[in-house]
Amino acid sequence: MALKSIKSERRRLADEVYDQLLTAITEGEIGPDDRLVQERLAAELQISRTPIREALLRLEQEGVLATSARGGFVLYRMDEGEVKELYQARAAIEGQAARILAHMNDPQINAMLRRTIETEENIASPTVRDYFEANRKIHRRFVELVSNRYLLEMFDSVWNRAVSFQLFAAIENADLSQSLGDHMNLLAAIETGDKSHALETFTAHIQEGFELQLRGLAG
Amino acid sequence: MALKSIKSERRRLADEVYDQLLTAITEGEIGPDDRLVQERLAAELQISRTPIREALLRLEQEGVLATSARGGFVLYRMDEGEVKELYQARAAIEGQAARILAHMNDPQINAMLRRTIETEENIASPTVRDYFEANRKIHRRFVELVSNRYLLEMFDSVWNRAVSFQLFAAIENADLSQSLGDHMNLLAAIETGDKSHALETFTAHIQEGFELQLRGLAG
DNA sequence: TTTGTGTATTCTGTATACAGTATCCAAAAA
DNA sequence: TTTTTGGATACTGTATACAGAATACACAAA
Repeated sequence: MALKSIKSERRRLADEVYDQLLTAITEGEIGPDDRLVQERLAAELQISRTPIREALLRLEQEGVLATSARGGFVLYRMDEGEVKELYQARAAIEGQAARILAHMNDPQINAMLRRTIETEENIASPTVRDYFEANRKIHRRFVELVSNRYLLEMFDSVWNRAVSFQLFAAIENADLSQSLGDHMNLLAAIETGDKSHALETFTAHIQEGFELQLRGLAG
Repeated sequence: MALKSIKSERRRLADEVYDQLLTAITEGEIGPDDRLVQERLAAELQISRTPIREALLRLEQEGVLATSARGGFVLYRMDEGEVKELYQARAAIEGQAARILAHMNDPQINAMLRRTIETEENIASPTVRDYFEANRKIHRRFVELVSNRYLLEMFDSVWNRAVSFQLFAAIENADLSQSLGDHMNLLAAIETGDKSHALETFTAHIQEGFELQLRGLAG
């Protein structure tokens, strides 16, 4: 008989806290004016400060939180220069992912991508947050299917930094049909099998997003 | 009068421990057979387990250490598939860096790059470790000069994972003059100002490194 | 020998205690 | 009023204590 191993992974309280905080930030329950204090959180979650501290420090290291002058942590705020840098980092990762996907040019994988785009774009009346999440899922799918854990890790790292602003979704009133077309174009670029072309297409797409973002900030 | 702010940054014991561990790994003082145990380290450094634990967990999260079945942490060992993925991640970051540098095509920056290459390649009788460090410094310089903190952070993250193996330096008997020429070629690619060409040149350089690496592992 | 089982040991995860430091506040001085 | 200054307060960083879990070990049984 061959039983499956039970202990999938030792789950610590700190991991639980980390996840809870991150989803709370994603869902907007923790906003820019909230201050996260170790003792308060410990009291609220009925556990000691130790795991809380661990989770907070991790989020700080990942650039999601920053220490407040008055003590405790707050959401990290980026200036315009940093936003640009973050978009460049996105381009590095997703561009390379596209390059590899084009090189593989696997019909099965491409079909999966098409399905994901169709599914995720199919939202009834999306809020900015809905759009951010759908967009994230689509872009993440591209990277997932490369099967490179480091690229995926860096992807998540970049997007988590943006989660509190819904940074990559400043498209408030752009219509989704436009967006759908864009994402299908990305897929089409991969399907040509031309590595360089795929990379350039992704880079351009992300660059466009950045410019949209800037105009959104200005207007 | 305007005095400079003193508190550059609050330095915690955990940061100190983190740095010490990382250099110890870099310099080969901590090898693949060493087990790092919280209590032992605490006794050795004469501090409590708390900051030790913090540093160890951070190194684990960054992929430098892994938990041992017998308790404690050991150097993380990569399999061949992971090595390939790491090289792809490198290509993503350094390729994009090259792209941006080519786009800027700034004579001053290019001069700085040339100077770094000449300085670092000028080692008398390099060991593998010396070569690894020189190579790292050169490649890091390219990314530094892009002035993008996220790219630089990801660069460090990738290279730190490799530090315990001197992964990117499996060139034991390749001669340095060859290497010097290679790095100068990278610079030349940037100086053409052709973004796509610069990226492809870097990608190819890294790909070559990977193949050299594989042959090194096999032989 | 090999195999199994109970016990000791080791090490971690979490809770708690304590001291230091930075901010805030309120009362005294200008 | 405005400014200064002493102290209360709030929070953190580090140390320590404790319980639980996993591994290693030793001894008994086959």
